[in-house]
Amino acid sequence: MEEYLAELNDAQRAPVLQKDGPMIVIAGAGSGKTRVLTYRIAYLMHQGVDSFNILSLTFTNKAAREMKKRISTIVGASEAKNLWMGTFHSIFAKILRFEADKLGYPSNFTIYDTQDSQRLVASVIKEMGLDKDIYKYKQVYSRISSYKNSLITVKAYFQNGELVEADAMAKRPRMGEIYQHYVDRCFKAGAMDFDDLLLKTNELLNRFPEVLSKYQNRFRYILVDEYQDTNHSQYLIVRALSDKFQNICVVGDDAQSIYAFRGANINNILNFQRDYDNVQQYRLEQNYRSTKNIVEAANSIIDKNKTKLDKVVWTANDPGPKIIVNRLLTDADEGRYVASSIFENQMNHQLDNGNFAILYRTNAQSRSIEDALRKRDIKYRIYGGLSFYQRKEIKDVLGYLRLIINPKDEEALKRVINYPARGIGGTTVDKLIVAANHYDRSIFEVIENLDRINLKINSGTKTRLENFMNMIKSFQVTNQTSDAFVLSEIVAKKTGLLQELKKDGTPEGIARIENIEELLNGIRDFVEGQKEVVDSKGSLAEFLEDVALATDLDQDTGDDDRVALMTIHLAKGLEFPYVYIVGMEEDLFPSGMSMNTRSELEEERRLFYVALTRAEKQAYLTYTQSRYRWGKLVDAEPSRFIEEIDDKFLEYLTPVEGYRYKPLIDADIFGEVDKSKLRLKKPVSGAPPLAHKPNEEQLRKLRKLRPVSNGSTNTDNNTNLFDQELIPGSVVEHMRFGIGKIIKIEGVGQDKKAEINFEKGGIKKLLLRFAKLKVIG
DNA sequence: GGTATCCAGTTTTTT
DNA sequence: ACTGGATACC
Repeated sequence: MEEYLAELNDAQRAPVLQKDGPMIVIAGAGSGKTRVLTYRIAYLMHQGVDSFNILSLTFTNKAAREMKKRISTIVGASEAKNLWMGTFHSIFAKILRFEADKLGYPSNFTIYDTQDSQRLVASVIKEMGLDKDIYKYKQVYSRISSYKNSLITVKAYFQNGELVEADAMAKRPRMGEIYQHYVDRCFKAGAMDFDDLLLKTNELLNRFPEVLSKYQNRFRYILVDEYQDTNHSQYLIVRALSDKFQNICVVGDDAQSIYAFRGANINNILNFQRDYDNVQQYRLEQNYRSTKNIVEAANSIIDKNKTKLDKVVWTANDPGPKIIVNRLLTDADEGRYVASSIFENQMNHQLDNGNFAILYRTNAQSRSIEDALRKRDIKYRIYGGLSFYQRKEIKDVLGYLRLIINPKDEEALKRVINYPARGIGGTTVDKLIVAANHYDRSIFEVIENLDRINLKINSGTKTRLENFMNMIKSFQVTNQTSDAFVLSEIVAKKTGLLQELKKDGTPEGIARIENIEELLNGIRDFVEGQKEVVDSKGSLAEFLEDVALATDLDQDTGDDDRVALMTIHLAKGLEFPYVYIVGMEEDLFPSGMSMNTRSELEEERRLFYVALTRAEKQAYLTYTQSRYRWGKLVDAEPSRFIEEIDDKFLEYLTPVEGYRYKPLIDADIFGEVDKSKLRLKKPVSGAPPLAHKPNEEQLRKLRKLRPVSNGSTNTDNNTNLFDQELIPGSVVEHMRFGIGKIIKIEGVGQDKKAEINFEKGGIKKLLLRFAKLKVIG
């Protein structure tokens, strides 16, 4: 242990050595805060604290897993096993399942994702006969979400004149009723939404002193990571649990608070000292991650913010190269530049893909980058966006599985009751819902009791409903005896889901089937993996919980060596030697929706700070003059954030227009550019973009660096055949359809399709992105 | 009740 | 540019 302590600097060691009492660690970017947390936990255990008594709340499950692994190497795996470590949502979901009966929930309650919640809100609005243009379901849902995060229950809402008034003023006088109905329906469906996991935990701890006391005694030592991103609801949970022993250690960085939009309250960290007595404060200010240039440039940005704690991040690292700023004509050019720059860095420094990250403000920006990377044959992985588990076909399978576990799950039922089509249409479902509301039961219970209820449903439909119910019930029986994998396979077949997709035969349909197969593989892996975990049966219920609370970063990436593409939000906590921040444009970053108030703009600025401080060695900023948005080409202006960085940290590859936010095109139109207004740098030095194709030698070198990997995950695009010269006349072999001849090729990039005449299967149109074709002649 | 076609919102970020 | 929902027609 002493050895490990010696690895820390003085500032890091101090919070590790303080065993008891409340403490806050203000940790600048790259200052080794994860290290402090890990070692602190290890040291607590070393001092005799039972691992069972430690609760550690992290931002992602992946962070928790990694931390746990690290701790295992220090104190031993068996010791580390009992640590309670995970996200707020996953830890308290576990506790809520255990205590569910106290709150009137079944322990197998469903966790509604955002889509489920929004659909429910939409149907409530519809049932109430309200105007959907005034009551937009997304807005209504986000109102409800923010009430919940502020612990405003329906009752509290109606008692709060201001809120009621505000909604009335916004022409939504029936907001409270919608809220009421939404909450009732969730309850009746045995479902909690994301916010409920926190809200109900608060309710549990408030209403049942003996439960509170139990968990206070269990969690004698509490650690919270990324404290700046906690919302009010989370804050109260932490306060309640730590109240007895006051052994609370929070770690965070106010400069990296980027989740105010979902209710995070930066005051939680700013006011921590007021919340507990004798708070010890520690600061980690030495950055070990980045070059001096990057650290100081980042500091110069965050200086522009007014709301912040005093802190000076510094580094002893080398100055390093300047931050490279480049202006491109379009988003396609931007992608090409980034791809060629990555390629060049790989050539010059013998680096593999894992050294690079491309960060953007919005998911939609990934497209042009992807195209360019694919053309260069650079392997990448996209994090976030439409995740695997949100795809329709996956949600369909999960819908059935959810219904097996919790037949009251209304959203799951509505999703699958008529998919694949089995003659139970909207009218029937509406009748069922009305009856369910009337009898205060779930829809499934209504179906179970059709005979006893007087519903105007014809006998044919009735039979179909009964068939559906019996199918679900038979699955439930299977679930008693089979593991999750076997059951899921049966479900995929017996429900006709696979058949439905096979029938459709389009490339998209085939891709969907492959996705379902991938899901089944995932379930099998899960079942196998869980067999080694104590008190886990690899049950379906456990799998569903995992899925519901998985974050995009949690997905197992394997050991693939790929360039990372993600939003800046997702990049928090990660680091990469080379970071490209793209789309540095007004209205995009800062986002046009966040420029209205000072605090919104400051959050955008912190977001930029986070982005820049991900880089270890070299950062690139790119922007374009025009970019496709909403399918249209629109003009763009450079982001104010570029201007905010002191010039001495930057190297412009292109001349900069002198006017603030004025497009360069103006100057071109008038012929002459006013040279005095240009911050003209030396003509493109060092790193000219590769406008030409790599030569043979470079290619050989690159291939050597990046051995062909076989681990294809299906969120990835198979780059194998994409740009290959498939021409009409080529003879190819397909896994399923056998041998065929290409008739014609159409589309470009992702959408490139081939029409193929198969000897056995006849003429098929296949999306090359998915079709695994082998060229044989 | 099923299907084809039109329409609106989407691109701010996520557990 | 793309999706999911609503409408009209079968």
